[in-house]
Amino acid sequence: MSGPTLSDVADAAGVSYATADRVINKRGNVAQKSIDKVRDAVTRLGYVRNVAAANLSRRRVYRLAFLIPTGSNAFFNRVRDHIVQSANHLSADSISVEIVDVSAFSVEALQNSIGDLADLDFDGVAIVGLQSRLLEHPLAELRARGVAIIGLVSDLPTNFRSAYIGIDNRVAGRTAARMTGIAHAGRVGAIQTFAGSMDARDHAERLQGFRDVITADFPALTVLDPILTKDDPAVLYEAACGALQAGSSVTAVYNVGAGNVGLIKAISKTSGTRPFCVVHELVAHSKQALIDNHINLVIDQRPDVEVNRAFALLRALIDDRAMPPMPDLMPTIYVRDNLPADTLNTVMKAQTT
Amino acid sequence: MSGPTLSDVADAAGVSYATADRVINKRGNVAQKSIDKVRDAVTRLGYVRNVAAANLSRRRVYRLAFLIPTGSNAFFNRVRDHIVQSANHLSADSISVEIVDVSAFSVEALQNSIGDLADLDFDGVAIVGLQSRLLEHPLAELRARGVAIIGLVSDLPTNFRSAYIGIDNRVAGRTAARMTGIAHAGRVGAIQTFAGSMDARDHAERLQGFRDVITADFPALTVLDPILTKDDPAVLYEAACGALQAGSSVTAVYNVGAGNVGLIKAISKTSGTRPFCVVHELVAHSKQALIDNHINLVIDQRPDVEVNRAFALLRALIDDRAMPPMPDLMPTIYVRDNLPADTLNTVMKAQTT
DNA sequence: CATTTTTTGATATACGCCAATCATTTTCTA
DNA sequence: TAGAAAATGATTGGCGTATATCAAAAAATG
Repeated sequence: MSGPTLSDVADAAGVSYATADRVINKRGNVAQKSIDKVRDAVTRLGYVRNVAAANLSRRRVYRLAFLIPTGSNAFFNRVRDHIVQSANHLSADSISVEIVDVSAFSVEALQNSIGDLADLDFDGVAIVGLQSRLLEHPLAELRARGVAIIGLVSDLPTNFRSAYIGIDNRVAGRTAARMTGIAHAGRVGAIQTFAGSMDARDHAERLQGFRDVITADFPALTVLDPILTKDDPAVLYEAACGALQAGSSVTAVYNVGAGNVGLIKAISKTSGTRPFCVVHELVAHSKQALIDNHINLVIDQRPDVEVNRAFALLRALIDDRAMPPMPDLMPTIYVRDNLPADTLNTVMKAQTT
Repeated sequence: MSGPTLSDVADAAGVSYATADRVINKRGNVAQKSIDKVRDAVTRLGYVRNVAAANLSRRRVYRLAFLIPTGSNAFFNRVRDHIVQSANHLSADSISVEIVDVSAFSVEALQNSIGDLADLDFDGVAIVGLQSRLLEHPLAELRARGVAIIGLVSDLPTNFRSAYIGIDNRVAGRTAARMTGIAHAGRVGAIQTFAGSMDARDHAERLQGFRDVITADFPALTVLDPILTKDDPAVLYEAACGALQAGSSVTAVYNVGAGNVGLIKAISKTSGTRPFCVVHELVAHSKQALIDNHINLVIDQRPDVEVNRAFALLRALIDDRAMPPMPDLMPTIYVRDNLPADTLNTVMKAQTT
């Protein structure tokens, strides 16, 4: 069952174990002729290195780092949560994980953090990125040191990372639009949108996808221009109160950003029938709002799935192997009936807001 | 970084390596006093056995089996697909997987298949189960041989398996109801339901959950009694044509079972506005129907996630370890906008229908 | 051809654990 | 208390790989 060993390969190639080893581990000082013989034997026998034995032997520990924005953002607390939980079990696979806090939305901070990583001898890093050319230099340096780099949730400059793990935010916006359209059942309506900032790529993309679907498939609906909130619950609260005051023609609300605590507060104070309401990211308060019927839908990007994929992908990159099959990453729709029992609030307590 | 070894434990416990080994591997002939000392040292040092080294040493190969119903059911083809795909990568972890075909919905067939497993020396099996006391005997025998047993998708008699991996079908039904209710936007309506058989527990549970939510939260809607189709597309086609004929008061359709090809065909022939339509399981044809706007929603149970969990759980059970953190298993809502790009039809070609 | 350089072979140790053996000590029983 | 039984210790070889060393062989160089 367990395949051929390197000794088998050496025998088949007609060379010594030492030479086979020199080829496999690229130690140099091998004649091209020998290299070919070994390579040939490898493919002939279908040799695959026993990673477990290899790691055991070299006492390898995969050192991974996750660069996550700090702050009161409940979503990233969820991400942290999953990283920490996974880390416990991953230590059994000789994988060590460190979470590096980065000041949110600050290019300089991120730039510095990435620069600091270079000296720390990590094998792989997952970074919640930003789109800025300033990041290119430190990323290039990291990569030059042989560190595997992936973008997480929010992408990095494309040419300076090996992969991106996160949802397609246009798809997320389209999904929100589809549901909002369905909820109007052909009736006329106006949808008030909210966003943190149009500079945030994910916010802009969600809005774009949302608009596309409404325009194409629900002509009876109007998408009102987004009110910008900087993801601040207080700002969102004020804005929402304004938009939802008595006599408003708003039939639906869609917030592509964070700060939903403010929105929920505003909605819960609305008298009469409230508008159809869609927000992003399932966290303690949005979950509760679903249960309380203050909002209708949560579009979630499943940080648990993302983190799982990140670990698998980093390992695959580091060992130069193929990625194992993993669940796809799709925007997930939650209503009050399909909520996970989850402990979404373990880290929540530590948050500042 | 890599934790204490068994030698460390032995030293800390003040016993020899041999004795520590006797305790850890339950070889017997150890005094209670020594057992306690070793156990104590283990917790004190936080010793965890290096599974990689252990498996390397004993040349262990985990032998797993999946018992999957045969037939033209596209959903189970999807399940097979994921098992096969995963198996390729799992062989690197010295895990071998076999899929055992079982005649669908036949208690005797399943009973026999389980019985046959006993002699085959598997370490763990995942079984798409049925609810029948006839299965208890062969299951008990399997378990007596130390085989880890879990129910997959459809549960086994509760006391004869270690765990069940599958969605809560009441939740799935509730979710379908919520979306159907939302789509009516307060209007009066009648929902025609379809089911394969009310003996199938998953069908009954979905229907129950559906009814519960409609009754509680959408009093303007009526749930019509299910038409039973045996999951046969032809039967479903006829029934759907009848229910949807011109002048029908049906505003929505919900099929808790399979055979959706027939339903979709019937709907695509309907003139005028078609009813709101919800079905289960994302497979090639239901995906296409979403894209073509013949149906509105697919509630999916994510066989990829289920299979992943099954592997992780079986390993955990076999090694008597804790389950690593994995994505939760929730009924997932698909609309035409959040479809996976997936190759859902690799196995599809091999199917008979 | 002699000499240097490159390439190869043979071999040893280690990683953490499993499985087994055999001698020795401790504990139990008659 | 002698003898039997049970428990313990000490030790060995092996799993498949990594890494290092040293001697020997082959190839390249002048």
